[in-house]
Amino acid sequence: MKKKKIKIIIILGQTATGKSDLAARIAKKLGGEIISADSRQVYKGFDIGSGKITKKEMRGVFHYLLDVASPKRQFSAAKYKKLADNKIIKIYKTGKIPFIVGGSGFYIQTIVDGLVLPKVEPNNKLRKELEKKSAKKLFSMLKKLDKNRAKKIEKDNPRRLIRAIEIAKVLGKTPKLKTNSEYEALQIGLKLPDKKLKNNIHKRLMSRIRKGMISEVKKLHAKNISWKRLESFGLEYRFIARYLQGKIKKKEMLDELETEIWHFAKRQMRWFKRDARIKWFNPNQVKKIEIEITNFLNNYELRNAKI
RNA sequence: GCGUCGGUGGCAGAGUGGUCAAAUGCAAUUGGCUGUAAACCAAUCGGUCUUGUACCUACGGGGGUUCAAAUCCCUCCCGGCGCA
Repeated sequence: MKKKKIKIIIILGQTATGKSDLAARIAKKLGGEIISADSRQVYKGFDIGSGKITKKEMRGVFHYLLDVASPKRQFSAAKYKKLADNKIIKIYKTGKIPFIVGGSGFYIQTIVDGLVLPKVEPNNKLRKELEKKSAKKLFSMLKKLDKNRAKKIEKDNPRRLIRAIEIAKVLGKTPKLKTNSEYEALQIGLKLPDKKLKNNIHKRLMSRIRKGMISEVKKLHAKNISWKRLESFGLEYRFIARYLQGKIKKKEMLDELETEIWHFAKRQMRWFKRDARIKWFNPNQVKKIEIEITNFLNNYELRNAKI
């Protein structure tokens, strides 16, 4: 009694490879709806800086999981998974094809592999206390609480150590990582040569500045989001916040941000590389990608598509 | 022209006789990730190989002192500043 799994299409890739545009086009053509997989676009008010797709760019295709969280609150991969699962079912029930589109590898993995993360809510009081301690100390604490977890964890990474301790305090020990995928996923990766990607990153940064990215950050701060909080989001929000505080000059901000975005793009690629199931294409191979997708869907779910 | 300070690895910048292939930061490269993932953490980073308390080449060029020089001396080249 094997239950038939829902088919989903994943479109992923580094920043500035043109995922959103390509996904909107193909989804429109094949009768799909899009669920964003972007850890920053979930936040309200994070528009230009996060590269959020505009109404016009959506081409009439429904987009989910944009603007679903307040930047004042902590979002997480677990929350993402819950929301995305709901949307996938919803889309499926209306006879459309769910497309997951984005560059947040961990978020995507929670869906593709059905990661079952330990159900332990963040404990801010505990975290604050633990943050004062050195990694060494945290590690020895964890060793006492959960020996097995301590064996595998990065012992220099306070953030991981704190979460592990948090879990151990509630559950006693970290459960074995479970994967329980409810979907059959096709993962399409978009890839550009480094030189081209670097160029895209530069051009896009300049155009975002022109579109008012700096005043976007100013506005967010005016709405009581602290500089510290803004910096914690990384990249554009981090560097522009630093600039607005007068910590760095504009030129430094732009230069450092650009290399930082490049670093990020490489980190994304290193993450994706580990997953051999991803099928890579150049973003201009639209036809090929479409064929890949229609083959995968086997025309079964395409009853609503207008091809 | 005289005086003076300086020229160090891709860049910035320590070091001022041995423990220096040279601190540190940046960049570069590689990697990790069990509810912050654009976050967070790590490794490598002159060359060679038999991977070592190994060898070679290196702190502007050349020469010298010394058992030993990035470090001291002479000289040349280049730059900043001051005086002419």
